[in-house]
Amino acid sequence: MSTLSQVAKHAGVTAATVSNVLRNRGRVGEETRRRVLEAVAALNYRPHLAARALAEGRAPTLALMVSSIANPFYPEFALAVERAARESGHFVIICNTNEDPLTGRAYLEQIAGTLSEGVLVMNANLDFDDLHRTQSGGTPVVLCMWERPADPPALPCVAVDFELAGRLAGEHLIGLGHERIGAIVGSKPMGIHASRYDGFADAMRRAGLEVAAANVLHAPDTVQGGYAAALALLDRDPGISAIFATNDLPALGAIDAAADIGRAVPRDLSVVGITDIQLAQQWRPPLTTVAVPTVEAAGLAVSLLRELIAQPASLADRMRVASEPHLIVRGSTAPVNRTRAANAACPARPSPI
Amino acid sequence: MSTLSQVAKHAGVTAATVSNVLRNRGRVGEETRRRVLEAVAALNYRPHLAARALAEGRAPTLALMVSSIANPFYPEFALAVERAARESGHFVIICNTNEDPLTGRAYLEQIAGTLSEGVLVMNANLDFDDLHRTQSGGTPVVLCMWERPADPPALPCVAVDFELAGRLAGEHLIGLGHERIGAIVGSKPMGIHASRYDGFADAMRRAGLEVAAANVLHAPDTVQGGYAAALALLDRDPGISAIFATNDLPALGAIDAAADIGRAVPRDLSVVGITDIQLAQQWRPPLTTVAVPTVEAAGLAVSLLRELIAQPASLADRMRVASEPHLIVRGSTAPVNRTRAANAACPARPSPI
DNA sequence: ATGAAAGCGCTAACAA
DNA sequence: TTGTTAGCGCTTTCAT
Repeated sequence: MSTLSQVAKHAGVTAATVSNVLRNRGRVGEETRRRVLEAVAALNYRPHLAARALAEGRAPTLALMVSSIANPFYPEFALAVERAARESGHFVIICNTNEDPLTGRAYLEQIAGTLSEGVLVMNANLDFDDLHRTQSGGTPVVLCMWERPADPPALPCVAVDFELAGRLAGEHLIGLGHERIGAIVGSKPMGIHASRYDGFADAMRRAGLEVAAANVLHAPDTVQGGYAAALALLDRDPGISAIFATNDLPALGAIDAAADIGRAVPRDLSVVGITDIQLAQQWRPPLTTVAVPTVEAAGLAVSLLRELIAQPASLADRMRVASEPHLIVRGSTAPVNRTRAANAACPARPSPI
Repeated sequence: MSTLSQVAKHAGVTAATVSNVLRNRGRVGEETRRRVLEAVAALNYRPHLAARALAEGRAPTLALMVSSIANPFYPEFALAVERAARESGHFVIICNTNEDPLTGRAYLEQIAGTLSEGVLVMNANLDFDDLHRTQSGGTPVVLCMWERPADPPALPCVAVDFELAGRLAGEHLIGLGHERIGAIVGSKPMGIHASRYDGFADAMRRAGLEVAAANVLHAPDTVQGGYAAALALLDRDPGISAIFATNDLPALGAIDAAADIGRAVPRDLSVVGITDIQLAQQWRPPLTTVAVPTVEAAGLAVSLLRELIAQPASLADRMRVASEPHLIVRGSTAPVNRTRAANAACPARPSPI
């Protein structure tokens, strides 16, 4: 690895000049520029990023805090983040917290401000105090997927209307004639799935329907978690004709669970999720779900972070709202099968139809 | 962010002493140490990673080059890499090449040696010359999953016996009585799936069976790719009773394709893949596959890289061989269904049983 | 046991 | 247009 001054010597100029031609700063003579470029090529020179970062007082990377990159949702997001980050010349460091706030804190303390210029937080279950501390330490932080646009957090964020997502899911099911519906709610420690359920419950209420407390279960955000929860739900109340899950992975598990106990999806049970991860369309049957603008959110998060880096004082307009979630109907939902439902149990209330 | 010298001033000592205290280098008086630690806490001091890197002449990160983190296989690997990297105090920068050698080169040129101390290459379709160049530039490179242990590459690597994997898959199918078998081979530009097919073909040959050239198709490493290939395979030769895919994703697609044209898996068609990604066990039916030691390979790759970083001159022993792949029988394979096969077409040769 | 000083590779005033 | 000079925050001899 050759250095700036080696290049300078080779070109018969000074380091500052080389720096200038490389970054198109200051005015440089045509002939000089040529010689410098020649030297750069000859010595195969590459700027030392750490040195540059130190001199500029900035850092060349962004940190992406995520609970676990192995969860199928995050890679899609991470890919979009990386793409956006490159445009501003940043690299991205992937920080798996495994849902452990202490791991998250360790990451923040180590890299914030010294290696990473900004921090993107994607459902990593971090301590809010830790995040505030890094922010007041001068390293901007943005929450990548805040679930309640109407209720902005104390940190900059990209918001997605997940309550609407829940409502759309509920309305879809209701429109199909379903009345007795079970719910599988993510059990994230931060309770971030509450608004998704609220939207769903609200749709139910407006339709004059209610969800029995016994018919809402919490489950981890995995296929297995949804599988177990669906089994439990269907066991407690076989009269359920549909299941709403606050996330795709558990919804996928619910589909499998239904199949395993002989309830065909969507004929004997409808299932709907939220997010629209890639897997959703590959499942059998493909999952009806409410799509969330993942890639857009990633882009917004990065650009917001860039702004905050550029002018840390900009306290206003700290929230970007991504476009609205929308329903994608696939093969996991169908009109309620009254015969099947009647066989299993009596309806909870008279049919509104 | 406070600096070393601020801490030093606060503690009434010099920066060098603080540095010594923090890194347990040199002898430091008990009382002094106490005061320094106190100052560190009071000022909430964190070492500046870029500055340290510059002073030490090393870099705090490892680069993980991957074709696309959105491919479900890589996240599992990336998670393991990050875990291992943290143990040596490294952060990992995720570099998606999108199979484009130019993107890969750009990454290498930018971060190798200046921001990353080493490079891990995971099926990123990089130019070998580029890799050699970064290696001779002083930044160690290791290939994370070399497919032919018997034929070491010119770069340090972790090898997994994928030929064996292919053979195991083939033997499993043959043991089940399958004789006419289709193959879906990954179409990676680097041809890395050739050895997988070789192992399979070898097993066939030993059993006195042959694979018609028309029955081997290339396909991209996706569910969709496998779906299309399986459809084509089954259309060309309906007499096929099993499909071997060199990767899990296409195998999964093949299962779906079979189902869609009314061939039940495994009753009317057996399907086997290679890798054992998490999805394999979640599919319906769950995929029989040859498991490859992903996490182990990640650990080996990182530790090899660490060694090379520590002593770049160690030219010997540049290959680590991970443990052998092993068959995992799940629900996608079953004994050949002669009735079904006979209906579809005549067997290619007399049954050896 | 602690301090002084140089330097990692680069950028950024300011001079010339 | 180009060179000089500091200095980013840290580590590391070498003195003391």
